[in-house]
Amino acid sequence: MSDPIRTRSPSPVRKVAAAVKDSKAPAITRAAAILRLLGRSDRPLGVQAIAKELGLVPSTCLYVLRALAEEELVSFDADIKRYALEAGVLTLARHWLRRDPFNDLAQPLLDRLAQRFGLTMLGVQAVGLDHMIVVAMAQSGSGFQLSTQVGSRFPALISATGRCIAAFGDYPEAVLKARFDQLRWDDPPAFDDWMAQLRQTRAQGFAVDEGQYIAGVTVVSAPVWKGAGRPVHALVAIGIGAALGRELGALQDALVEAAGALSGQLGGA
Amino acid sequence: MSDPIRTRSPSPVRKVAAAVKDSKAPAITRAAAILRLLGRSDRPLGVQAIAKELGLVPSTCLYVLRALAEEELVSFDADIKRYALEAGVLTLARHWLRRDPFNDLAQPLLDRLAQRFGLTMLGVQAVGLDHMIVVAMAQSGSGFQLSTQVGSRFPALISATGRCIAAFGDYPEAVLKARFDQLRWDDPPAFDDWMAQLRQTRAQGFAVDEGQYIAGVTVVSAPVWKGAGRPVHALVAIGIGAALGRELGALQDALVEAAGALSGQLGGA
DNA sequence: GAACAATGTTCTATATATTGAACAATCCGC
DNA sequence: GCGGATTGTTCAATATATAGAACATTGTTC
Repeated sequence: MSDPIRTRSPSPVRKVAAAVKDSKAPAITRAAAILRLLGRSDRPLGVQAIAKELGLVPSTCLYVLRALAEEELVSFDADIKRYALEAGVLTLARHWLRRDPFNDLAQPLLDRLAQRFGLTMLGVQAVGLDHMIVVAMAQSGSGFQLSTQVGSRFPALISATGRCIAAFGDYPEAVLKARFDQLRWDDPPAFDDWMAQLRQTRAQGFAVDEGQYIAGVTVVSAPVWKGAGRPVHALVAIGIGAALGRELGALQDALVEAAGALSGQLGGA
Repeated sequence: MSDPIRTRSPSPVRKVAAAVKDSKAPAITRAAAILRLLGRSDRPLGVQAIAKELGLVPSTCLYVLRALAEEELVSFDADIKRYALEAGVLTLARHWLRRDPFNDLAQPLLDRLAQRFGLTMLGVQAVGLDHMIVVAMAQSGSGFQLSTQVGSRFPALISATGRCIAAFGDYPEAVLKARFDQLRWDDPPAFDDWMAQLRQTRAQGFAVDEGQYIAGVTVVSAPVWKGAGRPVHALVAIGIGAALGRELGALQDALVEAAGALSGQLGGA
């Protein structure tokens, strides 16, 4: 639960009720909520505990759990009557990873850059305007490291990568503003300043966040195109600002070059 | 789709109908089938294609897909009206990995052994008597490698690891026989011989498969206990039989020692 | 570019998943 | 080890998710 780099804290989960309300397949909404709850929990949970936490009817909750167990997405310890995530979710993840060439192609580039600059590198994918997800990671292995894990989620518009997503996504300003207002930064930029930074990002082809998202941490991000339209991926470098110092320029160049090469391989712009 | 080490071929998917029939939450069964189908496919699929393949009603299929998309488990390309797996499955997988200390603790051991013997090492978890799933992997990085991927599934009783699961699981012989008969080996052992091998496995604390599952490939497997009862995990070494040669003895010792150490850390027997 | 075929989507009646209460099995403090 | 409380499970009535047909949209052929 505690990434050294923080993810968004999961909001109170009674929103499940709302989501269930007007879905044509509410069982799936419930199932997803249960899977996420079990993922969040560090111990297996009983039916009542799950039902209470999510505001579900216990019997319904039981039926959903049984169906999930049948599908090997949830494990059931009959002795103790507790449910937990099952390894089946790993199998889905593996298939997802293989389906997108970005994941395979980005890895060697990330490794090389992490090595050369001695910092943490990420491959990131945007999921609409809601989130971005870390899909690949490389670390230099020497010295202190900022770390995240593959699968971690962040708000889509945060930090340097958020600027890339916003800058190259061609979204209406009102839409951006709505999301922007929900972001939490250590040192939040004003919206107008941020909009100016988007213009700059468009001009220079990459974005930098120097301590705004997390104090003392510098993030550089360059978009990767897979086809026409908005970019869905980005290569990201994360380092201690002070330690980066005069290497920042070289890092930016290397990152942009890598992102460009990757875009080429993926058939992007 | 093509692991160098083969996984079980997905059986014709009209069995979904049967599974849906007597479930109290059929939407979930359908959803899981859809996720797996999308995972198997290397291109995004349309509603009709999915419905036809799984024997679902198109409209129902659409509702399920929308619900899954809402949960960010499935992506929807509005331009082309095609669905695919979404990165959300990665997030679930990450949570699963963090929940089980085996995954973190096994990695360094696997790395060390892979390095020392120059072969591929796996950490494996059994899911009942149906499957085992690869949850960790290490490769030496030098020379030819047999490779699988984290998340790959195998029949629970196959090869050396299957012998461990059977030997230490204390299952009725009839149950074992039923599963055993469904296995596919390159050089299938007779059931009686296999039962004898289980006794030997129990006696020596590890199992070996020399070319029976896959011709020319030697697999060594040692069980890892997390608590009392049957072991759920195993450490596995995979190498070309001919190349292994006289090192086999040393490998067995090292593997058993590592598995024992790991069991100790996990509070197992 | 019109006609056709195929695919995606909405709509409504009905089979059924969900609910909430009743029942059974555990757990827990004394 | 006993009673009370909590948790897990079954069951029958009904709110509703689903099936199948109708409608809309998209792609394809001539």
